Amino acid sequence: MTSTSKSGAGVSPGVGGCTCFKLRGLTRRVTALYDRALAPSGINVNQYSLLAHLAGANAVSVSGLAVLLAADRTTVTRNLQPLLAAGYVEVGLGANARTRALSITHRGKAVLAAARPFWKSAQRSMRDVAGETALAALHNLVDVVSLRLSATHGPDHQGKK
Amino acid sequence: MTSTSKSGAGVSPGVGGCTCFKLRGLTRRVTALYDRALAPSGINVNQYSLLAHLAGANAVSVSGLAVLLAADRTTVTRNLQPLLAAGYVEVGLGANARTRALSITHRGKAVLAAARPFWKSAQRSMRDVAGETALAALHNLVDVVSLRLSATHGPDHQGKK
DNA sequence: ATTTGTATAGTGCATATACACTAGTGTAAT
DNA sequence: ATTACACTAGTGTATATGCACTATACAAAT
Repeated sequence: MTSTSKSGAGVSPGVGGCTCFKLRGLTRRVTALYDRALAPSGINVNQYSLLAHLAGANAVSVSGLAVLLAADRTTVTRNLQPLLAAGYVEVGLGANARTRALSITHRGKAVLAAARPFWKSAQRSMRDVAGETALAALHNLVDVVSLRLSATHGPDHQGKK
Repeated sequence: MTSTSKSGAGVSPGVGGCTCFKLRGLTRRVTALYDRALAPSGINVNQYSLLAHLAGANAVSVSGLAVLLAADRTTVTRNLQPLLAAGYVEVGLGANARTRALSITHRGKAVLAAARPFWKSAQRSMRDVAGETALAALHNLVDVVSLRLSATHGPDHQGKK
């Protein structure tokens, strides 16, 4: 049984060396770190990011926001729902009837401001864990790889060009 | 447009520098790359990882598998469902009545073997995109950071100790 | 004006993720 | 044996993710 197993390090050949598996695991842990730090604010890190981007670019469309977040358009549509329900984001009429203009509300700005210290705390924790140089290296690497990946591949092939 | 935006780098202070946001974005893209490469095999990269780990450590419990995958126990329970339904994994009786022994089936092994070339192709794409040295650096960084994060924090506080 | 194509957004479906809670099961202390 | 505690697994609920498909709305060509 399990003849392919070399026990311990190897598992089946290569599994331990899967970049995607490693990255997904890291992201789960890091997300948990940020979410726990942000818990007192009532929003999670994904919602924090969304609100922060909205605060920096008001009256964007759903597609526009998706580009900013480098996320799938339909994912953004759904991630907006809890924020709309909480009154942190509002939808206005855009230039066209088919475009919706998303804006962060006063309440949204207040929550974002209240959450910022918790987010900064998470950033500090992250820096402490990774070390300043390693963290800078990671950021740089993410930027480069993300850029190269979005050039060839990348989600959301609807609209946008 | 978007009067508050400083366009490009700034957005609102710090958002672009959020390690969690960057990581989540990268992981989305990388997961898409692997999932597309694996598509002909009928399984995605998460299922590939799960099956590969099962193949290397048969007759593990759900909790044990969760530790191997560094994932939440309840997430593993649910991620197993499609694989059980497809007949790639089977649940046997464990040592105790409360423990379940998970094993990969013959069909599971066949699918895993059939998927391996696609996975390797994804690994190659990833290496081409990131570059060999950068990729090695990323792996090393992920290992170190994951280790330090799981020491202090880390999900799944039930059982295990 | 009608047709044709593109842009914008939403829904259905399936999977991924994890916290809080529930429910048996084994084990050790009394 | 009973009680108390720890171990193992599942469910309820909410969010995250993205592909395929649908439904409008604008715009350009005829």
